[in-house]
Amino acid sequence: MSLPPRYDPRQVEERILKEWDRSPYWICDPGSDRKPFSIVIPPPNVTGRLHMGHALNNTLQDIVIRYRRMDGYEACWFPGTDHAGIATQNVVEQELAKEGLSRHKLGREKFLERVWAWKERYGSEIIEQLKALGASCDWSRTRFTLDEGLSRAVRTAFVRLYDEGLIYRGDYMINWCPRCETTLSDIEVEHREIEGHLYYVRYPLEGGGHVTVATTRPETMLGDTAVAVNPDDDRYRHLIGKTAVLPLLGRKLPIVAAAEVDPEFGTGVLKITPGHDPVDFQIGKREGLPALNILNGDGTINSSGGPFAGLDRYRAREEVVRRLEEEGLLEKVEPYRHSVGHCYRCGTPVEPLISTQWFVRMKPLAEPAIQVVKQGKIRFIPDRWTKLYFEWLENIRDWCISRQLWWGHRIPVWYGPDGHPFAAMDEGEARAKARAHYGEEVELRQDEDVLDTWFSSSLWPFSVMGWPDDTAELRRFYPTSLLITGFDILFFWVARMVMMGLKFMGEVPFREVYITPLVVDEKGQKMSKSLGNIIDPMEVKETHGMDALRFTLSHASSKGRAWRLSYAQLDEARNFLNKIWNLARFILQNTADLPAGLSLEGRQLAWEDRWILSRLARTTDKVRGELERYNFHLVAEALYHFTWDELCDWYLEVAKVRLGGEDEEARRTAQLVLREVLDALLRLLHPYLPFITEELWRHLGKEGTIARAEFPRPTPERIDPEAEARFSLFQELVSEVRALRAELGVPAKAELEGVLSGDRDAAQALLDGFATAACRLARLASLRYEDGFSPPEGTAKGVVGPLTVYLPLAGVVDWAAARERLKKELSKVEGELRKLEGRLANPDFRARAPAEVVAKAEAEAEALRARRARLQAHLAD
RNA sequence: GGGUGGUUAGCUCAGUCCGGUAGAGCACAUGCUUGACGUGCAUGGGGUCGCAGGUUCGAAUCCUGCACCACCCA
Repeated sequence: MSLPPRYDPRQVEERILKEWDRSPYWICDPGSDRKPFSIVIPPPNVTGRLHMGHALNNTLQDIVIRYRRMDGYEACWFPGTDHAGIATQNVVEQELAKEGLSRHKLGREKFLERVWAWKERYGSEIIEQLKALGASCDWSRTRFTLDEGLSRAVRTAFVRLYDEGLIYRGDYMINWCPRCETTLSDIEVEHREIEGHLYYVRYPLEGGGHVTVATTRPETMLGDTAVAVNPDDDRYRHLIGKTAVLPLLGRKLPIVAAAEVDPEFGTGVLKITPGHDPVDFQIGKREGLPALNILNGDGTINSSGGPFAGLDRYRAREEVVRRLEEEGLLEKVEPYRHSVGHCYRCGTPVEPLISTQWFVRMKPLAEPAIQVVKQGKIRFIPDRWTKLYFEWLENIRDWCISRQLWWGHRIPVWYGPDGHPFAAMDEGEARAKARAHYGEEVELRQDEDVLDTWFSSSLWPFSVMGWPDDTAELRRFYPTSLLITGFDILFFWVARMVMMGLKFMGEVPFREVYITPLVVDEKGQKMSKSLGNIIDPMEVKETHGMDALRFTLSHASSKGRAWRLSYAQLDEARNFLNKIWNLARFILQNTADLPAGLSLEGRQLAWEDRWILSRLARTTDKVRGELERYNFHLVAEALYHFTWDELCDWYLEVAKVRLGGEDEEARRTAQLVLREVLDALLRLLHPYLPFITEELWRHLGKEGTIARAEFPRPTPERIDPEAEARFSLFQELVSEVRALRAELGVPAKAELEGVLSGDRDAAQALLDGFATAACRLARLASLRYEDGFSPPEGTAKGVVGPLTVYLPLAGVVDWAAARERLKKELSKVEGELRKLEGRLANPDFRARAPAEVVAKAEAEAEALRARRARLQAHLAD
């Protein structure tokens, strides 16, 4: 069984995916007596494809869930997809448009058939991609927000909120997307600064004269029903109560007083369009002004717009301006930068308008959601998101939940002949309620609208577990342990889940919320189709493999808001995988003859064995500790450092001495340590690199899946300061000799005779434990100790801890360089010593710094002085 | 206008919570057919930690102000 010298993730990942797919490894059991640990996936859009945002948060979720599963928890990760009302409907409508069709031509029923067909065809793609990423969800529990069970949860929640008066219907100013032809909630509107114009328009006054109003949206004048001035504005106070005449339409407009008018803006006179501006709506309500709707659903002007009826809103703007100009009523036009609301799904500018919609009363739901976080029942990581969460909930407005779409949960409300609403689980129940209300059987019609997708998402943590039924899953896994998601849906989703969880389950939906940064390109720009800077996870799978992607993404610290991804990082991760592969390859090759049944127990360990086992123990502690704190990047760094810098660069090289040696027992010991370290390392790496570790696990001849093996436990008894001290002196010696050779230009092949002098015990320890290894690694022919060694002419000297190493060189080297090197080191030592001694000379430092800090500084200074003395002596030779 | 995050080596970022000699990877330079790996090995150069004050024996780290970049809210 020999491994190729390069790791090729393509075949490995595919093969292991297939095995996992056939296996029951991820299935969790609510009946087990292991401690529960659960996560619900942020359900991706069913029509979506895997992007880097998904890759990031699902990698992190998978790392946590694999760690917990290996560490003895009943770890359940609940997967599923979201029907994503607007997004999905848009996609299918675009398909229809290509065929010259529209949803209206098709009709509701046929259209929904089309969307379901689309969902059946493409809905599993995102799930397959999540699997390809390695996500170890319990796929047997995959749910979709429009499944019958989840739909029942939605209706149950709606009816209960309605019955409690927390859902109501009414006429309010809402946001309308003329392209999607639906309402949007306030947070679905993105405000963007755009370069617009400020139009100054003269409104004639009855009885002569005029006032000039300034507006960015002149077409809305078609809906004006008043003109307002600030009551404290001396310029215009006298006009209050008079009447202006609306240009073009001739409508009479009362001039009213309103404190909302900013005298500084424009001319200080405001046109009032209660039907299409939230502030005007308020003023209009107070003043009893009519609110005119001038728009059709598609953004064209309706019959209220007189001669402009039928024109698109922007066409109408041009026309209105042109006509005003003709009539001499357009005073001037200035460039003006202002913020305009856009639809978060399609980017079309939205229109505020008044419409009859369903709303959720948020204040009573928000209050408990604030309290649980204040009480520490939910913790945000990083902590700073807590503040934003509070700010939003404290200033929350009612949530418009009805959407004029067809794809979604139909609002479970039926109306009687007089329009009386009956909220019910189904038509039968509505009929019964209606009968009780009217005292007779009446004709009912169901509300045409569907619910905001986020309404069903807000129930996800418990609907996915079978609510409203009382299920084993709910009892076992609710509240979930952790939620991992991006900050962009903190309000859309996270806050609403908290509110609904508390409302319906009486308990928070999760204990901890880990907020990920946004993945951006290497220049720091958002990845977008139009910029062409998208890195597609599925392409990375082909070029670098999913393990490499996962490892790279695990470095995305959650501290910032944006995290840059580049191919250079992916290359680094790929190289690391290759390193692991070759590490295993080496160990497998060199332990192939190891008889089964041998154990490390009772064997005489070499110092390097004790050292690597000590480093492994420390790495294990570090990994466990940082995983608990969700410092994913520190875990990755610790594993990388241990694998590459300690295990490969040092232990392996030293172990080669015994592997190639004559001593059978020593060889067996080295083999056993190598096996043991590799075994533990693979398990430590597995949550990050599931594919390569699974593959190597098989090559190690292990039974079953590594995903169900035990995560390495702390082994404090293996932490061995003495072995670490000895090994570190050995490393210093090897590094010093290598540096001397490199800098003095010693030919690589030249084998030198090394001599140590100085501290006898230290030298003895080095020679006893590491003589052969030191020769091998530093390319020495021999290494011996000689007290008071008097070096012949042309000997290089290096300082190693309490020792000096001499390398007699027969005239082959550049002595000027040798002196330069010693001088440079001396000046470095002197610089450090100067700083330390300066500090120690300061009486305040001695008086006020902690005793151990002073002691440490003194010890360091002493060591530096000794080092300086030897460097000076060598320079003087 | 309010808020948040960032500013550390040429590049990408750790380190800042909890003050005590500035780190990694990449890139760069030099040398290496080292029996796992050139996706590798060894060695080396490279930073007044955005600016200005303050606190402290001591500040990349704590405090205040400012600048620039990014994002969020109104």
